[in-house]
Amino acid sequence: MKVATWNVNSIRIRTGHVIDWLSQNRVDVLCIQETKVVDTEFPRALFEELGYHLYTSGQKSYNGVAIASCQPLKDVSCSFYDVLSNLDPEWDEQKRIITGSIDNVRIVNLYVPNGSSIGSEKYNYKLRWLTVLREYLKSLLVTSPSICMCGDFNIALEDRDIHEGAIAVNQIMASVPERQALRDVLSLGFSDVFRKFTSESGQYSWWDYRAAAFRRNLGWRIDHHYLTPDLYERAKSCSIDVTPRKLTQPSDHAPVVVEF
Amino acid sequence: MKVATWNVNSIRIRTGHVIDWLSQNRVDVLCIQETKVVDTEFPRALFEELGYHLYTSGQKSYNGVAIASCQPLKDVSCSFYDVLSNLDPEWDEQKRIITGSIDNVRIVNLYVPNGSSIGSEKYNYKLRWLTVLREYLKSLLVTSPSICMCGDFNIALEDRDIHEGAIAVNQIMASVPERQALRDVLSLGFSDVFRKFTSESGQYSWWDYRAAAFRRNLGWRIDHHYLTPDLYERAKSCSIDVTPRKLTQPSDHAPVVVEF
DNA sequence: GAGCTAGTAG
DNA sequence: CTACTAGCTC
Repeated sequence: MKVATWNVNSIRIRTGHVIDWLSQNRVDVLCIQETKVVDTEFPRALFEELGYHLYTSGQKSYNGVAIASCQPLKDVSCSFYDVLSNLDPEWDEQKRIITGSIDNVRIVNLYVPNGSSIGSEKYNYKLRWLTVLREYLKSLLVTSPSICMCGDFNIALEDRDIHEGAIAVNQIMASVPERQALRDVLSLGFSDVFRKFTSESGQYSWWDYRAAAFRRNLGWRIDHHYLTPDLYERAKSCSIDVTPRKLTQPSDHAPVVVEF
Repeated sequence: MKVATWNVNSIRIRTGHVIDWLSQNRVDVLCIQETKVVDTEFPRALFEELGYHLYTSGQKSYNGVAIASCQPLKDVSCSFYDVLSNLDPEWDEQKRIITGSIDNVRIVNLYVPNGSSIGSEKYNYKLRWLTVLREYLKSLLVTSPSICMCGDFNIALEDRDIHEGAIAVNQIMASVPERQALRDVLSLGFSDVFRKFTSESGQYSWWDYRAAAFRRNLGWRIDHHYLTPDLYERAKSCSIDVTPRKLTQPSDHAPVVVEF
């Protein structure tokens, strides 16, 4: 099974790129982030014409996630509250999670908050959001032991996930508390499958639009697949497809594909 | 001599269209309206590479006029006040006029206020602006008897200048006071040279972006060349070039070319 | 409908 | 730099 993750930075602007990519790369599941549209505005028909079932959880302007899947998904949910009934439902206001099952694998598609800048209100929200995610996954694992959690984590776990120029600068997406919050999540039993196959630096999934960052490969690897041990063992490959980032009007992120 | 007028609705957006059109239609003079940029932002170099001298009078966001001319212009002015020294200089704040001489012809390039809606403050401004223009031309004629006044007048002088559906509706660009104010200007000795060659309706220079107005030819002829009698007599043709309006991301106006 | 400003977000 | 909002203009 091939599962891809791609922050498209507006599905409205990127419909063409995404449909073209899906036609050329017929993955079983595509997890999309930053759709930036309410569900009624999502260009469903084009995905369905390609034979994909589509599940969306969007809002106006910001965030928004979706899953396109060749097979229909079971038990689709867009809510932390569905699993954590004691949770303040405010945690579901921002549309950052969508999940569903295919065979015995639970796909969890995430758009982790960016956090703006270290110490800001948004930064604290990001850290608290990650603790909510941890509780959520802890409960989920009880009934769903095989999980493929992927998406835009807005965190580079290690220095090798960042281009040289940004290492050692204590900045957003690389601060110690963010990395620790993500490691606390992963300690439930998840592993970064990209690192099963590639140990060197230099491969990234996001490049700032500014300063010609892509041309100079000044990127970050912040889009990940975290797998439970069974899936991690089965995994055959995990790679970043840089080609769509080279098109005109690209997303700032590239798709990442895992096969297990 | 060929003199064209074209409201480009943002020179930034339309640079490609305008440069392409000028390459194919090497008019002696191109009068441009609604450039919407300050002079330092105007893409001068591209015009100069085509061999044109460029004269601009722009402001941020709104209005803005320019002249591109194969020969250098003499006595360029962007100001009513230059001729009407008793005028309140506030009339020069909106960049709506640029003028210069070539041979013995004075080119006056105008962007007449739109007027928003009948009876509004902007409407009254439009009517008063036309009385200022009349005084301006009266003085100008003393030293410059040969004038080619062109631009976006935002007025359809006669019913045959408007598509069927809008005739008889007392609306902006066709109201009696606007037409009268323009006729008062023309009474100084100007004639609409387009009507020397074409008496029928059905040819327009502006189509609203909305409601597929261009496809249905629901247009208005509001971009004009008004000539003094000597030039009017010499005039050999006057035609509207609809082709640029068919391109993608077009201006809502088409260029109009007179030859005299 | 398609320009523009400003501000926000990333 | 490239998305988004809202309000403005034409």
